Amino acid sequence: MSRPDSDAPQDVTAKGVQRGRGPTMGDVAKAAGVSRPLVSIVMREAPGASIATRERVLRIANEMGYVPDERARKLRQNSSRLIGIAFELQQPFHGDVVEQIYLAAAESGYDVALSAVAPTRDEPTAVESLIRERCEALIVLGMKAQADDLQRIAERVPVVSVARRLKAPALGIVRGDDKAGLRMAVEHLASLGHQRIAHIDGADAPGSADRRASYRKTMQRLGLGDNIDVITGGLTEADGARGMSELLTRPVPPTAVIAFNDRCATGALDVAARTGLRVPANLSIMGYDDSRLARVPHVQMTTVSQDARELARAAVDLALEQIHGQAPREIIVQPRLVVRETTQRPG
Amino acid sequence: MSRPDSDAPQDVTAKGVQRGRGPTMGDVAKAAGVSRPLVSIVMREAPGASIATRERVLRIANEMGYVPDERARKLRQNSSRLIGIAFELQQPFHGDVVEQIYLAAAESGYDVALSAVAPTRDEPTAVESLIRERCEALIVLGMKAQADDLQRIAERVPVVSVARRLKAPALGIVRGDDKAGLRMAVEHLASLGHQRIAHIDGADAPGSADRRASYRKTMQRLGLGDNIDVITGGLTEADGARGMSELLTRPVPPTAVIAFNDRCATGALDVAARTGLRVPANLSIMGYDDSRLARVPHVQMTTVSQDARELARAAVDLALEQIHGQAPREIIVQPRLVVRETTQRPG
DNA sequence: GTGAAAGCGCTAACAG
DNA sequence: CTGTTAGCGCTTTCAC
Repeated sequence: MSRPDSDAPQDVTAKGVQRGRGPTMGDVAKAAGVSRPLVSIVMREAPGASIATRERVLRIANEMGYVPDERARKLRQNSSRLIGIAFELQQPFHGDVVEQIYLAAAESGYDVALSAVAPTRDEPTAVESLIRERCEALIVLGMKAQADDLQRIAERVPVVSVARRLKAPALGIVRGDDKAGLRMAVEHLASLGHQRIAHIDGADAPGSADRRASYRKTMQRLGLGDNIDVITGGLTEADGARGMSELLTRPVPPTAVIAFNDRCATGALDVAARTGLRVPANLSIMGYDDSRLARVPHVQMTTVSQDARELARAAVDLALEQIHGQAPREIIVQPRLVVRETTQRPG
Repeated sequence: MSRPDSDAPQDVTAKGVQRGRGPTMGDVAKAAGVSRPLVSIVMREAPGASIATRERVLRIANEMGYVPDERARKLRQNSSRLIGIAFELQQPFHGDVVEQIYLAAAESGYDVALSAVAPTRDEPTAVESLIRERCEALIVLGMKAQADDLQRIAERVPVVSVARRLKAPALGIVRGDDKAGLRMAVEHLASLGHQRIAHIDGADAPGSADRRASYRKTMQRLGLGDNIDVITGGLTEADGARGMSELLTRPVPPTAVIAFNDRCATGALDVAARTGLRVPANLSIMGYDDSRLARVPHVQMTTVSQDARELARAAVDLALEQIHGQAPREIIVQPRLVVRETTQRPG
């Protein structure tokens, strides 16, 4: 601002419109010599204006740099056409799902409001802010909150829980079939010839109990019951690293490991590499989620895919259903085995 | 909804308030037998109501489950007290900064609106949506957009760019001192006794040119000019992996590597481990950012810290300054060397 | 095809 | 301390 550079040709500020306080719909109407509602019709691309008017108004609006006020618009319409998402800032898989929700929501003409959960920002805070913005429905990703809390919120606004198994009849639920997923993982490794297959679990994370149980059951069924080995893990790289370290102290270490998720598997991979184990030559490792982490070119992790797009679409569908008054229901998305390069037959 | 379970004791719906269409301020006023503004005063904790009234109104509002409509409130106040953030969903460091911005903004009484940038959601879209919500200022994290584009936006609303070096007088700029950061990194490794120090750069990413130049200059100054080795990298694990692979094909490979950021370093670490190189025994590796990635317990990466809290606070400060009409300026945050466990003297 | 009037939920200014 | 009046920027009737 040292010099008044660029006195732009279109000197709209002459109209009394200043930086920070942008032009309003009334300003555009006045400048175009029409009424406010007419401008509204044009901006919404609603029927009721001649092509000529439409073009002229649009041109003038553009010149003035008019941008409609989304808040005022949503306030006036009795529906906000807004879906709120509570997600974790540091969970790559959440990022994948959020991206897909943007897409799915847009297709249905809905906007999205984001509210982050992080160490210094807890779930109630995140959800509360979405309610204050009058979202018509909430999609919560992998929250740790008690089912009771979510139930209470669901009395006020439709809630869809994603990637979390819980018994909450008032909630829409979208989740992967955890039992099927772990079954596929074990079967994949067994079919390669592995027998000592260990599982680093997700501790008390959503879905962990199911996956643990399915791991045990499948091992039994395949006659590998004696090799069952479950280690307490978690959702992060650190948990995976800890679990892997522990597994390596076994008298007879496993030849294959199924981690709770991709982050956890990443930690396990890391420990393996540092210990001098070649993956997959000496040790096979599997993740879960098929997040961006698994697709990193150099990693190319074999994993169980919870298709983010499918989960997102299901979540948005459930949200819309509930908005339209239908009863909440549960959608179980089938996982898919994605074989990449961290598994092979035991050396 | 198979069964009409839980006909909750507090049957507020009798008041005509239904699911989805929550109670309004008028409803609360009527129920409490006071006027609407009085309720407003109570909810905002503004002066002008007796303690007794305050308590009664608050109790009734709670019973009815009243939550103020943030949109209506912001619309009425001529200031929205809203700061918009455009960030990348898959960049862990952005997550760190966003979390800290929430904190810093809250201290100044500001709310935060998030808008994600992702492969399927470009920067103009993200920024546009923030403008429609009438944010009073925008904070954009590491955007690739042309300075021109941001300049144009800045004519409309104050913009603060974080972690990106560009010449744009109309923008507030917050960035780490990239030259100082890379100088510290080289000096650290040199002081440990390393001579063959390579740099996997950030290609055309913001800050990359400065870091590259500083790497070269510092190497020269320390008499290591003949060992200068810059590889084109990037922001992701894949870029780091590629760079590391290439470095390992050198006739005489480096004993230490400085990656452009922590993600990039993670890819490099991974390749090193798979190749059987022990870090830091056989090879030292440094990251940049001190994101959560570097702090993962098992990784414990030596890195150059761009303190997320400091960056966030600076960004919010600049945003507030510009909102209050001050001219945009630049804040350069000094980086800090964080020595952890991926560097040691060469074996 | 266009304009006038009313109101979304809330807060700011004043009057009592 | 409390109530009335007005209006934020937009959309929705409903006349013309």
